[in-house]
Amino acid sequence: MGRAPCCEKVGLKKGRWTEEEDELLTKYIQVNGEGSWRSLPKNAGLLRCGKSCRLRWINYLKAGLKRGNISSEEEDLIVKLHTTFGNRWSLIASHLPGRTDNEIKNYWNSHLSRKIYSFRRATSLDTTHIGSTDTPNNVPIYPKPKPGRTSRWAMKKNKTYIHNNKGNNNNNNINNNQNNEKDEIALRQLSPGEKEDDAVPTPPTPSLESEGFCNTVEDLMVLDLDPNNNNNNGVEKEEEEEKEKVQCPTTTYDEKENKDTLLGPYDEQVEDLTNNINSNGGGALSLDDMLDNFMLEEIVCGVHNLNEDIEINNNNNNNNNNNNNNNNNNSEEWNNLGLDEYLDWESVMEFMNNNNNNSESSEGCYLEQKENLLTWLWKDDDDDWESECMKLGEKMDSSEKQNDDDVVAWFLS
DNA sequence: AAGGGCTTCAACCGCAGGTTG
DNA sequence: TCAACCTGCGGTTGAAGCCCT
Repeated sequence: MGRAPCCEKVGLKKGRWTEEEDELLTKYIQVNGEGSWRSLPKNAGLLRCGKSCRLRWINYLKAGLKRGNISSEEEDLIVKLHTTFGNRWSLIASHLPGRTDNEIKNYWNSHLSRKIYSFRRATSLDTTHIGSTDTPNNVPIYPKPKPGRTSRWAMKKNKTYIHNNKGNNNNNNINNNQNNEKDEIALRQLSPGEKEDDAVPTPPTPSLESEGFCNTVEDLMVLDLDPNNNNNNGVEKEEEEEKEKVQCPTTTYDEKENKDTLLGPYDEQVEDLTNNINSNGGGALSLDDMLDNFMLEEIVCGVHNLNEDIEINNNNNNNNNNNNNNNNNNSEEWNNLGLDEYLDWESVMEFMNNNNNNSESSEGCYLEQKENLLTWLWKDDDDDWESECMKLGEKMDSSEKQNDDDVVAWFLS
């Protein structure tokens, strides 16, 4: 026995709502309240499906809706929430007062997914330059995103994506992709004559379990949420701990120097590192930059992860160090690139340890610094994303904070 | 000025989970 | 326990309007 249709569709009006219809619906709900959507059209004198009435009310007529002009702050939040929740638009919308799931979904499809799409393409174009001596001259300058939204084709169901392993043998990625063939994303470079749009469609939101996300989480999730941990005992203690941490630098524009300079506390190692970066005309990226350009890419797609990068950098580390001294004339090229394309954070720490000629460049110190850096990455420079996540993770009672595994489980849940 | 292509976003559709009798 | 109903959600469509040639 089939399901009964939600409403008798014969004779019902479809398409855009008129002002009269809006008025009828609004008045009816003001008097009778929301709910009983099936019977509402008949009672309100509307020739509409109940679902249509509900949608019109929720997405358009309901009081308190903002509509349009999504701010950059809201955009940031959407991106972050989408990274965590995927296409759960209603959940995302619930954290953006006045915004509807439909609006956010449309905004994502028309604006944000395109942004990610363009960077995915950019990062998949060429990575062979990493660490090579001729890097700045040969690397592509990322094209501006083509105006317009995701193609209809890209949104259709049952698409088959071709996964490109970018020519490396990262076992984690291989394993993660084995069971997700249908969801795999085209990442390979185009063959001659191949249409770009045919080869690299905007993918659907990847599941967190697929596409290497777990690996990325493993690398990124360094939040210490253990209530028994001393790190969480009081602000003073926390501040003291913070002082001891290696703070990843952020940047500001220095008009005097006519370049980006670093902000925030950092120790000598980071200073050495950043001097080195700045001497090449570059600068550390703010979190927004990283989110906008690369971090999000890594998280969502698992295009490549730190494990891959360290392999690359193991091969090119010496070249990199030499380049830093020799490529002072390439500032423009460096500025045109996302720094991560050349400098993954794992190699940053490795670099720092290599330049720290004392016994502390042990693996333990290295891991600690890596964690501190990643902890910083987790925190937004504009708002407290960590506490935001705590708010969002409403289910995180203390019993769930026993160890990192629980945190990851919560994050993936 | 015209028209064809493209983008936006309101609205529709089907499905799934929850509720009710 | 189960079928029917209700509601909400995410994917998708298509009309309207903008932009480019």
